[in-house]
Amino acid sequence: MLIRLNYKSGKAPYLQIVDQVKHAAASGALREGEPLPAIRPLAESLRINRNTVAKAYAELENQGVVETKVGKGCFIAENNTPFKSSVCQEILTEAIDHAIVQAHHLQVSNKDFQQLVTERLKQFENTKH
Amino acid sequence: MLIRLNYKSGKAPYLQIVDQVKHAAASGALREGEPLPAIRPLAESLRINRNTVAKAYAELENQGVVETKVGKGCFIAENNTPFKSSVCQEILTEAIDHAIVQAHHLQVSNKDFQQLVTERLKQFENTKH
Amino acid sequence: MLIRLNYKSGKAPYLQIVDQVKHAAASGALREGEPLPAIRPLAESLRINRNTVAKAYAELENQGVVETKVGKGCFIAENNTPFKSSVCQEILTEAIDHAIVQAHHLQVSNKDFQQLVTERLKQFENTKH
Amino acid sequence: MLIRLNYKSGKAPYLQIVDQVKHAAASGALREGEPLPAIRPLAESLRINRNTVAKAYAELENQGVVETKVGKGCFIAENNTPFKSSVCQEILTEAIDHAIVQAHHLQVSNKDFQQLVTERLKQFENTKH
DNA sequence: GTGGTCTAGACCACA
DNA sequence: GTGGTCTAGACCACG
Repeated sequence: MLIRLNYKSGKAPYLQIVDQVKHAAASGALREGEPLPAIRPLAESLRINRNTVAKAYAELENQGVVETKVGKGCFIAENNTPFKSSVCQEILTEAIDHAIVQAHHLQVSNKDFQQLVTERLKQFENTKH
Repeated sequence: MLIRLNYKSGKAPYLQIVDQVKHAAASGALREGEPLPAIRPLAESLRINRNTVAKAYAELENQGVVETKVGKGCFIAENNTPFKSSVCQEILTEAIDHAIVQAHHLQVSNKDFQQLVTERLKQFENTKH
Repeated sequence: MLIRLNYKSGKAPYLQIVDQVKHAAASGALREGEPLPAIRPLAESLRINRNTVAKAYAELENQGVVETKVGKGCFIAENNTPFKSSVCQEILTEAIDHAIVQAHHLQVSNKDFQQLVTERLKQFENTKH
Repeated sequence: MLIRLNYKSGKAPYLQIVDQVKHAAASGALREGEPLPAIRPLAESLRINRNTVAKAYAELENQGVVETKVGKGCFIAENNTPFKSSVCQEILTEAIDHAIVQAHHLQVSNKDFQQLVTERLKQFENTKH
């Protein structure tokens, strides 16, 4: 699983990790029993302290998203229930609203905004293949 | 000037305010000498403490975006130079891309995504007035 | 009555005024019925806002040290009771302790400290005449 | 290093800490590289919030008196230049003069004043050990 | 009414 | 354990 940090976002790094794993698990991108990256290499590649990764994993275990098997690693929990679609929609709405607020403050019209969305979707389609 | 907080984003409220004002000033939506909302009423409407807004305004003054006159209020700085339009687009693209990535992770189709965007834009229009 | 502000002390100006008047009244330097400086000229000479002086006088009235006669000015209260000697000593002790702490941090020995005290007392005697 | 607060002085506690450390460093009482008390235990012993001490240390770092290493502690800065002895004496004289002025206001005789000084010095010796 | 400051509590990253 | 940051409440100076 690929995890990335946005260092300028101001969001706590451990929360960024939690959210990314949770969303990936909830969407089915990560299946039950699939392993998470080991703490030490992940911390190294993200250039943060191992404690910070450990805290993220602990939080995920608390939330029942993953299971830690000592000496083996961290795995997506067996009874991991994907989000209800309502929750999915809420997460997505949050991201869209943020983009809309940005557009508003940058004085981009609704029409231009929607066109930009269409453009980016196409762009994504192309890079996917 | 319209300022909105995303209470669930995990991003510090004062940083959200800083970004929104900065972008609005940079895009030309706020002109030189234009006043920002007073600290108290804004804090009340966002349901946060006065100091959180004050910190945002202090940071904006530090960055030279804003000039504050004690007893009078906060105003867009004289020498405030708008972003180049390319920078504006970059910022906006980043926000849109983040939403698109979320949609993909949650396995939402492009069509559903665009419909949700349209919905949120409408929602926004309604609450603005 | 002479009032002076220490602008670098970090102590709130209105509190400095309160303390000076209170101490002068308590020591008998100001007698019952004696007038305080008018707000406007005092504020001007101290280069602070009139509200700040007004606040000090209001606090003094609250504490029963002065009486305000509207249109006439502020006067040392009739039943103004000088501090008990224990309170006087407490005030003085505070000032002495502060000097001692300074001496300690500046690595001045007790002996040198006491000599400096004697010196300053003499200096004061001379300027008084 | 010994730090004391005067809780009744009306001077901001964090400024009292700043002054004391600065003077101790300036007089040579604290040498380069010497550690300051850790934030938490000092706050506890002074019975104030951690942040108040933290603010004092941050201010000291700003002024170049101190260098702070996260996770390690706070240390007297390398380039810390002691005050000239004339400046030390000036600071101390100011504190003594203030005490003398108080004594005069409260109509305490020079003799009683000097006795009180001796008393307080003794008191200080006792609590230091 | 305006903005500024100080203290405090909770949380974060790091060793 | 260390220091750093963000939010909040109370108080201050000023118009």
